[in-house]
Amino acid sequence: MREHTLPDESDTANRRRAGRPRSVILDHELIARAALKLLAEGGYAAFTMSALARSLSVSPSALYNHVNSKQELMQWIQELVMAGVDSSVFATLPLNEALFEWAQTYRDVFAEHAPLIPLIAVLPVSESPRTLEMYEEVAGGFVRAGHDQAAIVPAIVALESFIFGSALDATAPLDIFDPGQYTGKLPQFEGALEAQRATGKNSADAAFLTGLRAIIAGLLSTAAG
Amino acid sequence: MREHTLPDESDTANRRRAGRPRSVILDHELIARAALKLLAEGGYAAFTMSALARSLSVSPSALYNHVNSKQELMQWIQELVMAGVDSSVFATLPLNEALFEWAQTYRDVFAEHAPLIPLIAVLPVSESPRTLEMYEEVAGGFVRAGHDQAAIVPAIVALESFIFGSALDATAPLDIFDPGQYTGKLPQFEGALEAQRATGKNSADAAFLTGLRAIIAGLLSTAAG
DNA sequence: ACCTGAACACCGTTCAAGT
DNA sequence: ACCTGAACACCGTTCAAGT
Repeated sequence: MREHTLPDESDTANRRRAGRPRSVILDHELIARAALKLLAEGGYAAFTMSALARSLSVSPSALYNHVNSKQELMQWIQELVMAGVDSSVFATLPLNEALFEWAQTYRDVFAEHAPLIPLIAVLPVSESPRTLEMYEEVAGGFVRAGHDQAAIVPAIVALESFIFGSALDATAPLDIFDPGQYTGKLPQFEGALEAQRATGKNSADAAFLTGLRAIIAGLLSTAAG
Repeated sequence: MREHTLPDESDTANRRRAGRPRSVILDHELIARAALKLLAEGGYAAFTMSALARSLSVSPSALYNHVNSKQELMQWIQELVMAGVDSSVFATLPLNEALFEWAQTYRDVFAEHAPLIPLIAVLPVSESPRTLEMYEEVAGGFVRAGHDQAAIVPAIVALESFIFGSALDATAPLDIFDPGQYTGKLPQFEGALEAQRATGKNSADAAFLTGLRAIIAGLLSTAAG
């Protein structure tokens, strides 16, 4: 997919550099990117060490010269993915707007890499400097807005929970709510479903925006000052 | 664990029933319960068909006489787990209180079975009558409260996203936010972390309750009437 | 330093053979 | 009808052997 055919190109390129025959073919970044590509294209099921090795034109065991385990690879990917989340907005926008922008990039990034959610949501943050930096910026935003100090971490966690949950939901099949054989037996729910469909809006997106506005408003009104 | 040693007991019991030597040893419910127990005790990694077979004193291949695939088994489990969610409150309490109670049982049930979240969050609902019933009751609550018809499904999805995300978060290691080697470099975040710790409250629970109040308040204030 | 290929202990699932 | 045991095509990971 896309315009690059990484494995072959880099292989050749590396071999061509005369005088540096052993220059790096595989590195940290290259491996993580290839893994991410695999994940994006085929989901978690497609992300095997064998498939990764194949996509890099190398044997599976060769990968273990560069990474200690699949789990460690996951952490590299976390780092890579978190780079896509824009938390710079906290320096320039008022808290409520900054939260709104930040949450959207955060959710979009993870909706693209849904298989990572259950893993990253539970991954310790200590090995991911980018994630920590993000927390620092978000926390700074709350502090400057005069938010109650003890309520900041719960607020961030609540937002993140909503974001991860929404990213998960964004990958659900579109017909996830189809009542199937039970059609006609759920008047209230089916009515609501129909009304929502009539708006023509994507259900997952509508839910995310509605919920995001609600939770931000709620958090800032109850615990500010 | 618990008081039952299911496999042996049912085995013996079944053999004893004279005249019905082939009466069911394994059934739907028994298998699903054993699987759920495995999941609760050892997480998703412990949930293998072999381990399940062992816990039922049966060979792995025997399971396939009762279930077509591990995926189908997951759907049985979904059904079993959803039974733990109490949505009867919508018939008796005002919407905001009902949502509050419902969301808590929902989150607690899934926090106990976290490995199911990524799977169930994305599982079509059409094969799970209990899940559909739940939606019917929740939707009914919104309707009776005079909520805008087209906003009901997004509201439910937003709440569910928050609930799933929070359940996922509830299973994260307690020290997930430990900055590790970066300690001292994140003043705002570490300050907030310290203030939260000083409250003595469980961070995940505090976040869930704060967020839940916020999102319910937000949803009911913006889109009611 | 980095690769290969064989090997190990697993997976989920199928299927012939038994009762 | 329901079970067993062998088998298949996979996993992630290790390790001796090569260059």
